[in-house]
Amino acid sequence: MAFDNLTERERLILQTLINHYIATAEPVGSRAVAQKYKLGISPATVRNTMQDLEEMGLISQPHTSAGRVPTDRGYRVYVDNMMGLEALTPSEADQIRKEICADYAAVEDILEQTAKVLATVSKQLGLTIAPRFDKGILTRVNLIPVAEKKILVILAVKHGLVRTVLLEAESGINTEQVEKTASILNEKLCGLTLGEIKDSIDIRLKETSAEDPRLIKLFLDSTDNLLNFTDPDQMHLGGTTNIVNQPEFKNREKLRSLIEVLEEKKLLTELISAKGIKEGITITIGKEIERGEMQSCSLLTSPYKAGKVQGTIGIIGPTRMRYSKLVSMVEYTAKLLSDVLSK
Amino acid sequence: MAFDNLTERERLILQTLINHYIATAEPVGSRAVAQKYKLGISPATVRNTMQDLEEMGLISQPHTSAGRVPTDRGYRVYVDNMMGLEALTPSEADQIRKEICADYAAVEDILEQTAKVLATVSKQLGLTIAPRFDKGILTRVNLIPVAEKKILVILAVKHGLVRTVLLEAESGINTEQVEKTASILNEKLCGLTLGEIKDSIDIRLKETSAEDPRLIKLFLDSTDNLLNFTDPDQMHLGGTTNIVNQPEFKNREKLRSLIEVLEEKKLLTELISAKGIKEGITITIGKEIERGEMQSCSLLTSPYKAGKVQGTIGIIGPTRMRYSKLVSMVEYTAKLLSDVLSK
DNA sequence: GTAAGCACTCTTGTGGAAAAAGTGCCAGAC
DNA sequence: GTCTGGCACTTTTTCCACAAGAGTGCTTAC
Repeated sequence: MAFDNLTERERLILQTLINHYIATAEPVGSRAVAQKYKLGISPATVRNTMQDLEEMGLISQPHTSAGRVPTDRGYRVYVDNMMGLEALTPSEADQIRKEICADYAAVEDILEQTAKVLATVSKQLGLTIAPRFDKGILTRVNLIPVAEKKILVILAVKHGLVRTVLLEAESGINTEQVEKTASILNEKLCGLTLGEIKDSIDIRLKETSAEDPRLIKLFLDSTDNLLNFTDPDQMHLGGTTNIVNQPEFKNREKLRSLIEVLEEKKLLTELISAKGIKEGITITIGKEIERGEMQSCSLLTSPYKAGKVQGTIGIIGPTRMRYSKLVSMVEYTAKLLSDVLSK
Repeated sequence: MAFDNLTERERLILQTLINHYIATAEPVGSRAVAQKYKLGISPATVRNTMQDLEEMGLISQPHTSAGRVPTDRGYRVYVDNMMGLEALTPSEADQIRKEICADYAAVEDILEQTAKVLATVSKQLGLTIAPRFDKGILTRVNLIPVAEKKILVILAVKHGLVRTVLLEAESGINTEQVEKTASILNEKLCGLTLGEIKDSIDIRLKETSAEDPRLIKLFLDSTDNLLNFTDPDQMHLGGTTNIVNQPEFKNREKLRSLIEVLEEKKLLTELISAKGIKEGITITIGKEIERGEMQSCSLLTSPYKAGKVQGTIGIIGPTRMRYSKLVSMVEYTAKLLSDVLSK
């Protein structure tokens, strides 16, 4: 459904209305729009246009004698066609830069910090997801026996990303076997991306299973676990408190169910990763998010790079968010983060 | 301040009042107490006694014509002297057992699951903190170069607990040096507890620093990081949603500030670990928690064991919580968890 | 096409009376 | 002495009615 056939006036009024609503969180009446809209148009005229916009499903009234509120579709049109980018203030940019470019050893910590600063500056919920390992090239596998029956598997991926998983063997482990197994795994799997490995590991390891059936089998059985790309603790959230006070969540049940989604990081990661990673900012508005609990939220995400591997950062907030500013913010942050992680 | 000098009647009335308040969340009047208190005492008599209890600071009135509400001190006396334990129902016990005894490979996952099930069954906020590594005996150190300048340090602790930390070296790493360093570290540090190591690492490694100054130095510099026992992602929370609907948090700001504390897992971990680990259940009520944000909350914790090492589990909820039941619940869960982790 | 006027609708705010809840205390019963 | 019934008093809650406010839709005139 294309809305590029809006008249100039309709565009202007929709735009003004949305800006006003974003600022005040209250239904916007014709008078308010007419005043903001400098060219001296009377409220009555605005009303006529607003009726048209309502028929198109871009705005709606909470009740007969209230002003208008943008619908999800209204926001969509606004975001796609009539939203200017708003630059960050120097102080905002500074704040972000300072937090992200501090020197941390671990990627984890940087991401944690990024989520926090995104939240602080946007006054919404900030979110970061660790790089998707599936595009990462495996440089080395290490198997470390750490206890009688426990082996730590270390997958080192190009550009210094590391994933560790603890496996439990059924019976005691022989050091020699472990070393042998490790060298087989290295030989067969290094240089491939983790995604490739996941898809073809059965085939690649089939003929070798004679060497040490048990360990290879353990490894195979744990594939899902090892190469699980939506691990819940790969996601960081910051600023949950920011949404508690938002007027859209004065409805208790709405708040509760949103917090529920946030706690289920696994679901959330899947939700966001599901649509694959596109270049640039992705904005998902209200019902476009396929989860009832997040009906009144928007999601603003961008990929970032850590070497060849990509992750996602973003912002969650009510549909009534300051898209024009937040887009700049997420863009800027993603770029900085890519620089830091790819250095 | 001892309150064992309460008369039998005062005890009974305080007890009845608290039980009633826990169930209803509303101030309790003399009539309600008199009715519950079977031995046919009139409301007027109850009123007299309630006045005494109020003078002692055990109960209070929100306003002149309301019933009474227990104060923090009231809860304290109740918990210490007059609370019977309430056994879990078979179905509750089942539910807990089923979740905890499922076979997971990693301690992490078990703890995550435990926090969730505690939350579900208690209808409060469930919380688990990973074992305190400081009492754990180091069995082996591994250093794994995973990239040009990155080394993964693996500390294996008795009973299969593992901690991994990624260190960033200033310059390229020579494999031989790494191996040498690792063997020095193993020789000097294995068999000690991490706590001992943290306290004395400077001395223990001083004379060896000739071997490979840079790597040993890196290791020393990162001690805080490596042996940091209150790592935020060592804590798991479950059931945040359970508190959103609690009547005590209908005050927006209270809810917000509590959620803020929950998000700062590091602070929370410190808060709970601060008082050291005592045997058995610890109950901390309202203002006894030294954080303003948690004024109207109680904390119910118990240690658990993973081999020789101890961690903490617990429940966070409003001071108006069902202590008698929750104590049983946390006790039971801690015992199960200890069994599973020490197997 | 635009604007002014006006009747209409729905929500919000206000004030006050009545109801409800519960207390404190006194005076009398056991 | 201890307990209880009675009663006046206080404070909150509830309800209702009514006015004020906000904003619309429509009609009519330019």
